[in-house]
Amino acid sequence: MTKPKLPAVSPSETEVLRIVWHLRQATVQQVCDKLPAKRKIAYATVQTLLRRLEKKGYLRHRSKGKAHVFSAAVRSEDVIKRSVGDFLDRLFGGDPVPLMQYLAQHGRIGPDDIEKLRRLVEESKS
Amino acid sequence: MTKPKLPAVSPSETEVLRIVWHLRQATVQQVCDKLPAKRKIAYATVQTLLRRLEKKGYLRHRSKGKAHVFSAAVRSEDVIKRSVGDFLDRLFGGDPVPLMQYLAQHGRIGPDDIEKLRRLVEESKS
DNA sequence: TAGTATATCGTACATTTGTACAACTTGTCC
DNA sequence: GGACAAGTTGTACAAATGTACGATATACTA
Repeated sequence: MTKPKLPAVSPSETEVLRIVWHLRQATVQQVCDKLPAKRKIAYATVQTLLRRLEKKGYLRHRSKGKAHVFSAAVRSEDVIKRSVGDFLDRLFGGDPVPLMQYLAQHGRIGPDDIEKLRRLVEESKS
Repeated sequence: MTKPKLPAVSPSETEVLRIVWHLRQATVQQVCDKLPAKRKIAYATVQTLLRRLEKKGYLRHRSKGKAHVFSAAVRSEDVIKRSVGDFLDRLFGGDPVPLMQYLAQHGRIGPDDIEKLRRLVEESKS
């Protein structure tokens, strides 16, 4: 089992990739519509990012009418795993605790969220 | 009060920046030594990254003997805030909860850590 | 003080990334 | 079937990024 080792996903690519995951499948247009209003980015640019993601192996597409409908070609968990891992390494030397602490303090995290986390930790401690 | 709006820190730059924070101050050599063994990267490259970080305004240096000793020029919290914020936006649409859940399940997080987080949330709920 | 080890500085350069236009294609509507 | 709108494709290109060499400066040592 040789791991495929896909090329890295760039920040902007990650952005559109997430939207495709979210919509489960999407055309260029739909991705554009879902982009946060603040993030002004041309149709053609989104198109390029989707094209690159497909070339890199993260997306596939089928044609519907004259448009392409993109959908995931790999499990999002795998991409998230890599991304979070890299991020953690670079900014926190790989230790997840400081990041969680940061999020607990600055993210909009409530006691109920913590409770949920507690349960998750319990379970994964099998 | 116009915020300075420093230029972005690239991934590799973040890596060495973190090491400088960690050592509080460091020469190129010391940063090289602290780099994870896996991360094979030439002295000259580290040097360039430190130089760029200084040019960008994140580091300053003083000379000690013939070497430069680099140290932080801005609060690390500010850099972390931006980095985490951007990362969260791109990969999770800005919602910290999924990231925390991911970390709780895949990070080496224990019940004691959760307890600490619970307390942090309590406090910041002032 | 001349040699040596160690630094920095200037510079370079291939890739990747972000961004996008112009041209061509393909459904669709009258 | 011809025009129009919406898409895709090919291509481009500046800036950022990762990586590093060669030349020069500087401190120490014999």
